[in-house]
Amino acid sequence: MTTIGLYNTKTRRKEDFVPISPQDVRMYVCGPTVYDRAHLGNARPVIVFDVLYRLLRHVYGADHVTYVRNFTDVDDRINETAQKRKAAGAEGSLEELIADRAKETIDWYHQDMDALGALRPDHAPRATAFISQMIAMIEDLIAKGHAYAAEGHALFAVDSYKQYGALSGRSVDDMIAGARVEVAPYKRNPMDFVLWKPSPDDLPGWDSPWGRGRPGWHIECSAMAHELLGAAFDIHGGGNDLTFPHHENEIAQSTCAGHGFANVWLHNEMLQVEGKKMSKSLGNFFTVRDLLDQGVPGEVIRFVFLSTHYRKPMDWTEKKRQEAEKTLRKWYEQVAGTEESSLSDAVVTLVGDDLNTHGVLTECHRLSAAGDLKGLRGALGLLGLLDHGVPLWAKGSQVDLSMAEAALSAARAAAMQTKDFAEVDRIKTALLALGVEVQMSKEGVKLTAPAGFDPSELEGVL
RNA sequence: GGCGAGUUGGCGGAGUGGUUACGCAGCGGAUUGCAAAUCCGUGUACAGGAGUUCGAUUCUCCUACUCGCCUCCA
Repeated sequence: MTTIGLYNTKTRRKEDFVPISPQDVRMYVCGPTVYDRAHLGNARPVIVFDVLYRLLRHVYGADHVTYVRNFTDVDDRINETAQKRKAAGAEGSLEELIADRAKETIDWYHQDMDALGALRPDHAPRATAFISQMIAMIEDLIAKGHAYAAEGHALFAVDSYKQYGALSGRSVDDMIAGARVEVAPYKRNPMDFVLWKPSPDDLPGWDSPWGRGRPGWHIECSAMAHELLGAAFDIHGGGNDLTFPHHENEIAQSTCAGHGFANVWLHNEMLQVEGKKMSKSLGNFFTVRDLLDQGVPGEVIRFVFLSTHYRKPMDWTEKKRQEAEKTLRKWYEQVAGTEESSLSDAVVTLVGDDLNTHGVLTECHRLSAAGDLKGLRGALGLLGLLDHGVPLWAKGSQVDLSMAEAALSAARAAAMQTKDFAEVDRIKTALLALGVEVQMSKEGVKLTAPAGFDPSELEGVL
């Protein structure tokens, strides 16, 4: 059996992965807050953990792996959108409008992540469906002395858990010294965090022992992981911005509730765009859908992501996008002629080495150059780049270029006689300027349009 | 201020205690009307300093710089 090595944030070491039960490998990944379209950064953990999911399924068998990724649908930004819609005259109660917004966003998320070739998790629970489990867990924490009620809130007492800060390598004292914590009068310790908070009448709320309110952010993952994966499971993942406080708090809650919780913690590094953090203020903020709508294929996005190791910052650049498309087109053209596939141990070993996806891409280059198309198919398959066969955009041109090909072909034939290539060069130059690849050989003229090419641009050329 | 990650050739980006990837770009050649595509050839880089070692880009320490988190942003 392949040995899988994973870098565990908890121990800050790469460790051999040993599942609690090889028959029942379990992974929980923190999913999105569904308030709007997923931005490009949201896609990184999806792709990273999708590769891990595929690897686990390969090694332990598809029926022996359970992958849970939640939807956070309790959030002020969702409420905000619903309130705006109601103010604008939308029909339905606020609750309905909130539910509509969450559903709309979840559907978008699924569409966008499907386009990136990510498999759907086995469970995609919504926080609102697990409120009672959260309340039960909070009650249990209070009963055990790890939490307390105060002014309609329920708060976790960090002083009751001496390991608090172990995951992120901080101490409570250091954090308080940082002086950036919200100080609320009802908190026993400034670092205590909210398990439950009161809801005003115009916001969604559920009845609880502490009054009408809604859960804090962290408790949902603890409750859902426990409900769907059990008290102890194998892997918990997410972006590294979640290490603190989200995951730290999850560990505190779950551990104090008596759960073993997760053995291995995996965190992906952040995404950058052209060397800078993606942010609305810098004007480099865009969604996955934006890219797809611009004609960037999901496979290309996926390829770019896989070319950088998940624990390093990944820079999304236009140059990488272009190179990825070119390379993928070449590989897809190569494997289009065969249905046979074989997955080599070398490829599995690379993915199993803390998800060395870049190493697999290097191996793909080698397989491609060696003409090992079976092996290339197998490797692309494990990376999730071949789930639906060769994508349409890579099968020659998506757009009809036969007119242009015929025109260029005729001009070339004439030029062969007259030795005057001026017209041929004019057409060729114009096509190249549009991004169309031009290949002329004894066999004839072949044109390849880039992904997202608009054929109306040809009008000026012919 | 605290915590964490990182610094590899023109660019991207792996990896390794000694034999020094890979891709792109570049350069030379084959091929081509010219190109493209393809094929062949071509590049001893590992932030700085100290230490461990027969030997370090790879291990340890220090310094510099970059980045992230400490603000329910993956």
